[in-house]
Amino acid sequence: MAAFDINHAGGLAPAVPREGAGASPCSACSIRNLTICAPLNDIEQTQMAAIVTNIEQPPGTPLFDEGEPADHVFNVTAGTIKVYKLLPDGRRQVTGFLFAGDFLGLANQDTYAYSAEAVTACHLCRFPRRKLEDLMTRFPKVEQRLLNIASNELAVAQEQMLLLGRKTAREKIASFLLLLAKRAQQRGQKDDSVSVPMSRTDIGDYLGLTTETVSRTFTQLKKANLIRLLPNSQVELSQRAELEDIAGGF
Amino acid sequence: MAAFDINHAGGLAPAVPREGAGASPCSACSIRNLTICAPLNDIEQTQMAAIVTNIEQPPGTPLFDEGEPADHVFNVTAGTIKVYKLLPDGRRQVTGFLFAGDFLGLANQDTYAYSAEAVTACHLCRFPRRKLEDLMTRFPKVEQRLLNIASNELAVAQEQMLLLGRKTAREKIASFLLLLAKRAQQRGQKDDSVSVPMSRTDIGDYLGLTTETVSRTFTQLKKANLIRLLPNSQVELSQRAELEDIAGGF
DNA sequence: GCTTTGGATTGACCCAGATCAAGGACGCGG
DNA sequence: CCGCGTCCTTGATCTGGGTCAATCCAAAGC
Repeated sequence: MAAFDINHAGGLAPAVPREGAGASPCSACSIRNLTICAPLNDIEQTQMAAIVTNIEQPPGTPLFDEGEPADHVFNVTAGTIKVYKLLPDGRRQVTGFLFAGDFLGLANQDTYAYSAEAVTACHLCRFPRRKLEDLMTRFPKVEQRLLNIASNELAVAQEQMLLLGRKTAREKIASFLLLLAKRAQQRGQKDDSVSVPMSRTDIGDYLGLTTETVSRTFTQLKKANLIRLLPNSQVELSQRAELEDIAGGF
Repeated sequence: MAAFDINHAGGLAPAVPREGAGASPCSACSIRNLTICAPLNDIEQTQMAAIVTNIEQPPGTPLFDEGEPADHVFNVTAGTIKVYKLLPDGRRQVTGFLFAGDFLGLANQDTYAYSAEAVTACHLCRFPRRKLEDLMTRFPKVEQRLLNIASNELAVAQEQMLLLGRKTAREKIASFLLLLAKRAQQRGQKDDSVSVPMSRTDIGDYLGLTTETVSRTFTQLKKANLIRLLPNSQVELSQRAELEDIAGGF
């Protein structure tokens, strides 16, 4: 098996051929309906394909850093990306994990407001920002789609603020696992067990906890028979309903 | 003086006449350049005005609740609004405070994802969502503007996650005061002192703290001569530079 | 004026989660 | 198969901010 196992996240076939800016791999894109390309017909799709570059991102490598000129936007086609912000002393807040279909790079200023890094090996479609903007004026559908994506992300962000500001460690972990499960389901993966490809540290930085607390809380949920830790970073949600209650703050 | 002192927030004249759906108070709108109307010319503005209703919102009254059908969107023209989410047991996260010029009500689902309530007496422009959507297809500029607003809010939300997940109480309060100052400045208000019209409880619910901690931290900053608490909910930021350092996590 | 009332402040104490410190368990390269 | 590095887990202890409980204070009403 290749060095980059993009199937790490649990059995989804590569959505896009791995090479270059070529003709139109987009026509074969299995997750098109999740991306910004969703509203385009085949002809329009071709124009979109003309400005896109397919890139590969090995695990642990940065995609861009906060403050860099925001020259590109991206669509994840496979793998897991984390985006985060840092304080000067190194404290870190992971503001999101992105999966196949997710869009990133939206910046209203001319620099990125956060850093992005591959968690697992990733494939992405890269669009030059300027060119995508041109294309958006020609296809308002795309702009509309982007507005939809943005307002969806806004709702997600607000949910995350509720989590960060008001939930306990136990509630945070339960919410996190259910979120992963929901996202995996959206991508059409089986939902008897969830892939958790990111480290305890990343999870802690996402939930406003330390690694130790994340680990302890996993153990605690395991002992309560609410989850099972399986090999290959898989977690089985044995008592989904009960987890939902915990996550919801009941 | 009238029962609703919309100048509570510090000396800004009412931006919009207080009555009904009338002809076009918009032409006199002093904060147009802050709103979604910014990109429109006078003729387009008139069409916008045709679908808008000016509403008044007394302090403490709800504008809408999470889960309600999202039939309207709003532009604040005067006063302070808070938006928040609740957990079943009553824990609350204020996800934002909105001021003159701010837009609210974006919902990608057909229901509001959060509740909104007036903190001070407020004036707002209310748009029927459906009609605004129609108008957006005719004026892509408005949709573009909305996308800008949304991506801006997204950046703000990420900053807030960093605050909630990783900052100390002291850093949170400093960040909060500076945010209020910055927002007031954007609206063209003097910045020697900031108006803090919301209660300690609201501030706590915004920053993921309790009232007591908010109060204690204010006292602490006061004793360190970084701020002064003035009458009428005004706070003077005596040592802005030092506050910036604290807020930034240095 | 005096009283009421709903924040705001302050104090005493407590606890969830952080910090500090070992181990343990893989997975990987040699 | 062994050794090494990285991540994960677990334990012991500490602490920032929460909780509980009085006041305090200022605006509003009588």
